[in-house]
Amino acid sequence: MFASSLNVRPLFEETGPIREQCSLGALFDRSPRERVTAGQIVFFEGDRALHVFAIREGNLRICRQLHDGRRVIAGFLTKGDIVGVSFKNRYLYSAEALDDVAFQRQTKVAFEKQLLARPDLRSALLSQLCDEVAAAQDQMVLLSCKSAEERLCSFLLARLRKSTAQGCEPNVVDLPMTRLDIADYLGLTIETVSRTVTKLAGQGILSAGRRHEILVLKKSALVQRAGEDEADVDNGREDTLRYSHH
Amino acid sequence: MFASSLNVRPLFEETGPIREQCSLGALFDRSPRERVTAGQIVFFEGDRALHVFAIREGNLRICRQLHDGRRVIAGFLTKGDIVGVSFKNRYLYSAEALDDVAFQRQTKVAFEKQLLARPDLRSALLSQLCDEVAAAQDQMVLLSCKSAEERLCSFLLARLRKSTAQGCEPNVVDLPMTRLDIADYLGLTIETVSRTVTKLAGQGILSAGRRHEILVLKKSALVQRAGEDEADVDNGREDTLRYSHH
DNA sequence: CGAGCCATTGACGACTCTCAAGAATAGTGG
DNA sequence: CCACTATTCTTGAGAGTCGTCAATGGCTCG
Repeated sequence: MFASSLNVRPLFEETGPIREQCSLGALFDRSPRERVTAGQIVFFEGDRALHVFAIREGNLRICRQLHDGRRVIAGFLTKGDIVGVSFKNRYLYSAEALDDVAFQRQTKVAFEKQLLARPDLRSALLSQLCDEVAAAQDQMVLLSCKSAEERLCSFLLARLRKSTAQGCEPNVVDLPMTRLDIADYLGLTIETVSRTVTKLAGQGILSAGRRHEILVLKKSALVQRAGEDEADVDNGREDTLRYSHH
Repeated sequence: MFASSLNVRPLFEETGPIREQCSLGALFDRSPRERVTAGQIVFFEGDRALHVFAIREGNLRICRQLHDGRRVIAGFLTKGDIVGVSFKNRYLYSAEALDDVAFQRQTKVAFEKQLLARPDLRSALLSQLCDEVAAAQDQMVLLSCKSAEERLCSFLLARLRKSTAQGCEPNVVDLPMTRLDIADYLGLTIETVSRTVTKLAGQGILSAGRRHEILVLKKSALVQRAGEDEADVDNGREDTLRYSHH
């Protein structure tokens, strides 16, 4: 009934533990490559969580369903991400291919055994789990109190950071998912997503070229409309309730 | 800029690793008890994450702020919870007392050292982090696609489970937080929360007695309106893809 | 008893959803 | 290679839920 998964972020995104993430991925090197095509499902929400997966190519969506059919996309995965890590019995969500996907898998037991042997990897894992919590909470903020425009801008910025981090041309946002996927990720409808894109395009902030690509023309305007602390600055807040220890 | 915290659930809530949770709490037994009163803040979002805290009495809210003042409550803590676990430098959110709170603290380094010495505790920690991710994702589902009524019913049910698990009288929901806290937690306004409570009371589903207490009269109706898989039973979910509709 | 906070209730309006039709794209088969 | 279909996306009109603003009522505490 409960399962929890780990979504390792792209290697260069954080200032954090880059090496460890590489190591985690390396654990899968001996497994055979498997492939699925768009629409196929790697594992289902509720399935027994027997394997851990390392994505090598392509993109997936991570989704949960309410019994009445409503769908929530909890995130998107891509090359380098690891998914399925869990200390519960069942997967929390389904992982579905957005396009042609290649991945490697390991049984959970084997994965955990390797982890036991290498304490450095355990730290990497913990660190990644923390990142996952951080991402989930950012998403909660977005869903809790942002307008449609703010949500879309935040989403595009996050995507943009991802793309540029992976060395793609700057200002080009790759969107392997459909508008419906974006809508379900942002807690909006497909129509609202579409309208908002159109509106931003009309204001010269972006240009919607091909279906799965958006060109960002004014990043600063996007940042402004995202309503985030996009600065990511250390605003040196004072510690409170400080007390002296050793 | 990044920090991640751990929120250990009440001891009996899950079928999961009860023993480990006890052990984690036991790590704090030698620390002195500290106390804060309603409104005081244990640590701020953005503070350097130097300590880990074990709550011993009272209730706290966990919140994040957008620069323009909008607030999101990521969760509530109570007796037995542990907060502040992080493998990043800074706390992701503030922890503020809702009432009189007693807690114990440890430096993060000391906490991690103890963890190193006892591998069983590391598993407990991982398991708890997974729970945290699970909770965050449930909240994402709630915020993504539930109506005001569904949100409130889900919230009350979760609270009800918590109360009864702790051995309080069944059907009585304890609400140590204000309406504003509830609103910020559910992504609603205080007025909507109030109206929804009134509506449900008018339908005989609950009765709002004292300010910080709600009496549940028809739990089944609440479950129905929560729009969840409240069953919590392994209801042999189908492994099929359902169509989604907003 | 009054001040201040918190909660409730009402009227109104805005943002987004729903429903529906039409355009663009991709995929299929002749 | 081109028509034909299916899917996805865009655009429009109308409706509903929830947010905003404002006033009232009820607790708590000094």
